[in-house]
Amino acid sequence: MFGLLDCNNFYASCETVFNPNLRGRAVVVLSNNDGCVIARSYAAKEMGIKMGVPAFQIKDLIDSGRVVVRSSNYTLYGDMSRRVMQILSQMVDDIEIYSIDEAFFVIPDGIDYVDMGRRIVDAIVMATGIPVSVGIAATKTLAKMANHAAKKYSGFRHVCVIDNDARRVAALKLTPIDDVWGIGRRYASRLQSRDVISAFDFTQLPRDLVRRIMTVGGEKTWCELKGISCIDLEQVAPDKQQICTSRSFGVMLETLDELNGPIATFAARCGAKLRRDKLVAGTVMPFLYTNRFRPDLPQCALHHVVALPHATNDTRVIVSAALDGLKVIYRPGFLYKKAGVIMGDIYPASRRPIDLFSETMDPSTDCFMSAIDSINQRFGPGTVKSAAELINQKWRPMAHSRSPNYTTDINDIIDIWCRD
DNA sequence: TCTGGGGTCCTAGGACCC
DNA sequence: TCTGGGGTCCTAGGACCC
Repeated sequence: MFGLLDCNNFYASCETVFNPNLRGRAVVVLSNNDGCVIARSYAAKEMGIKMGVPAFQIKDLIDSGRVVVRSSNYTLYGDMSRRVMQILSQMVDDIEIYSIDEAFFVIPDGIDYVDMGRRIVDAIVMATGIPVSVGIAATKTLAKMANHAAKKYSGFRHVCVIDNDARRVAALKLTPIDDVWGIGRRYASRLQSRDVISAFDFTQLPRDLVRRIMTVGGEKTWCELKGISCIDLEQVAPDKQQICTSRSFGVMLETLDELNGPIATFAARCGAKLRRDKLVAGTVMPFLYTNRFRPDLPQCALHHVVALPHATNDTRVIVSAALDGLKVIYRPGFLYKKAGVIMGDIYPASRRPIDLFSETMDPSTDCFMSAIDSINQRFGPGTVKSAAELINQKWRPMAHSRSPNYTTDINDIIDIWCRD
């Protein structure tokens, strides 16, 4: 049987753990640049605040104090996630960390599933303060559905098990088609136009029709909902095929000179990510977007792939190539709102392809970059950086209400006040 | 005035190979 | 009037996930 652990309102819950006065209040966490809502506490959901709404649309609620707002703090959430996953991995044998707040796991057939789920929920709340829910079923897609139900219906007390056909059918009938894992907005509306309203309706379609309109992915979902498992647990994350760093700017940028700083910064960040994962990349692609929410302004989307002289994770090579690419794509006369860098043609560093005709790799490169990584790890990100990253700073995204890094920075450690 | 970031997979079609 | 068969690789576009 598959289990799915999912943290409830994860980012909002992380904020609440360290600010108990937020308990029961409407809390929302905003995306980068304080753009839109990406997490909501229960009270915020009850107020009708939808996922993804732009922050300015709920400005009145925030200004009046009815909603507490936080900028996102991925350092904090990442560390809390690590703690949650650690507790879970101590309690089950096989675990797949699926996202920052979710993990699949396998539990042996025949045990008391509800009891097992309950013990996991209790242990994680006890150790981290993060509320979680568990769904258990014969396939990953059904476990997802069970988890959904565990959150939606308080009677389950955060643990829902689908372990027989009657329960499976009941769950399918209660689940709207657009709540099924693997069926997004596009497919949902196409299915709805064929009178497929619930997950159960979907399972009644002929298999070859599903295959035709939704290709193999849809067919897998169809099988999984019928209880036939075809999506396995992935305990080892496959190597990444691309690594991307991108941001919306706090202000719009116009000149090539202004764009050098952010592109260099994103390229350097990509280099650090490659080294963290022990990977090298063969291509670097800078890209630029204008502001798509300002149709009154001229629009463009530009990108260019630069082949690196050899596959590398050396920030100096990557930054320089990214800035070369930027020169190629840059067009004057536009106001740019977002940019990024995507690394492609990625290999494990241990299998780095060597160019037959170029010089062999300079062995000092690895030492140099790991020295920089150690310094930045010890004294904080950005302690040592390339000069190009400093060219201008006005693009920096906004983050007006970021919480301290309570669990990862000794300077931010929480104060505890004792009343007399 | 203000609207996120980082990924994956599948398919069709074209270029190219022998 | 007549013009093969079998295959790979790459890219763009569309779908999905959190």
